[in-house]
Amino acid sequence: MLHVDMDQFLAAVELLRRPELRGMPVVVGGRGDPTERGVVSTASYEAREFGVRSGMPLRTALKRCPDAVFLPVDFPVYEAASERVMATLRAHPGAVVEVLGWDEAFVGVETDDPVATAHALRAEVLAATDLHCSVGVGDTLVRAKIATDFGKPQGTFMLTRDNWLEVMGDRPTTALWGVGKRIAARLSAVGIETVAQLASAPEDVLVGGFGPSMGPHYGRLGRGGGRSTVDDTPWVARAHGHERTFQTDLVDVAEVEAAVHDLAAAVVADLRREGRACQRVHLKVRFAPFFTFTRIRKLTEPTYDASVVAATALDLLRGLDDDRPIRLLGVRGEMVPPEGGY
DNA sequence: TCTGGGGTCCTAGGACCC
DNA sequence: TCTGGGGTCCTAGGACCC
Repeated sequence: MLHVDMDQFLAAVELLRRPELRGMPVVVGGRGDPTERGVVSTASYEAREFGVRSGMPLRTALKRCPDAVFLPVDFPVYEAASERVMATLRAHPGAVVEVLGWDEAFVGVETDDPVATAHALRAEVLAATDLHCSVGVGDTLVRAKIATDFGKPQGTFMLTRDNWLEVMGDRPTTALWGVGKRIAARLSAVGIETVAQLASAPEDVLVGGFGPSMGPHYGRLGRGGGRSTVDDTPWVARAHGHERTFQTDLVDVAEVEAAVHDLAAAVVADLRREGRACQRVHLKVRFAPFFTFTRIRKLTEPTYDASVVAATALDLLRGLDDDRPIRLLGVRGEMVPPEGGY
């Protein structure tokens, strides 16, 4: 199967409508003001040369690259571009497309020459959207997904059972899709530093450290194993949420209540669009300095009433009994599962 | 350096039931 | 004294991804 990932997607879409910025360092994130609280969504390759990365605070990006052009995130435009990309992939004969996010998808297709198919897909996407992508070829989802990184930018790379350990064996476990800093540290604590070590780690060590489900899962990941078929079943959301980071921390009770009401109203609007009522309310609060709480409450009956959602969230907030300034508030509504479950 | 906003899935532990 | 066994539901929180 193949994994298609757009190159510097948000920045590339912005460059389509601002060609005069081509060749300059461009950073897309937040409201486009690098002195505000916010993070980098995508940096152009020129900006990456200055050390600017996704997820980095905008203020840090500004320090690293003072001459960068900072642009606000414009969701509808990226959504439209994403749909053009996905439609192009689906139009490829025989393609089964599993969308992973705005800018990436797995594509399953029967072919004797997957690399040629990868080149064809890249050309089709470029022709239809003026956007470049990279493609990974693999015999499992994990291998295809990781292969794409080696193809970037504008390239193709193949990762299979045959070259997996040769390419990945000496790399740190964080090179794997699904292993972050924390899991890597726990693996390190039992002497596992590299992909090859994880691949050959005794089952009982992994089960002992990570449980009967996740332990074997990490072992399989180390070997590049896992699912090998693309599933194009449409994705059904479990929940919708909204959160907001305040430019200055909230101390005023009325302001907090107003913010929770706004967030609850946005959540309920999403649920109405979905036609599925809210059955559980999640509250997320970050107090300065950087301590996040989440609280969950099941409602006695499902609701579309924003004031019920807001009142529940506020009750959860009061239950924390903490009057420190609030940096972030989030309200999430978990929906009643669809008929027949997920 | 000092943190977005949208999500998903897994685990642990307590309450409760038979 | 010193403690079954199985199950479900619920909440809190960890970890990861784009």
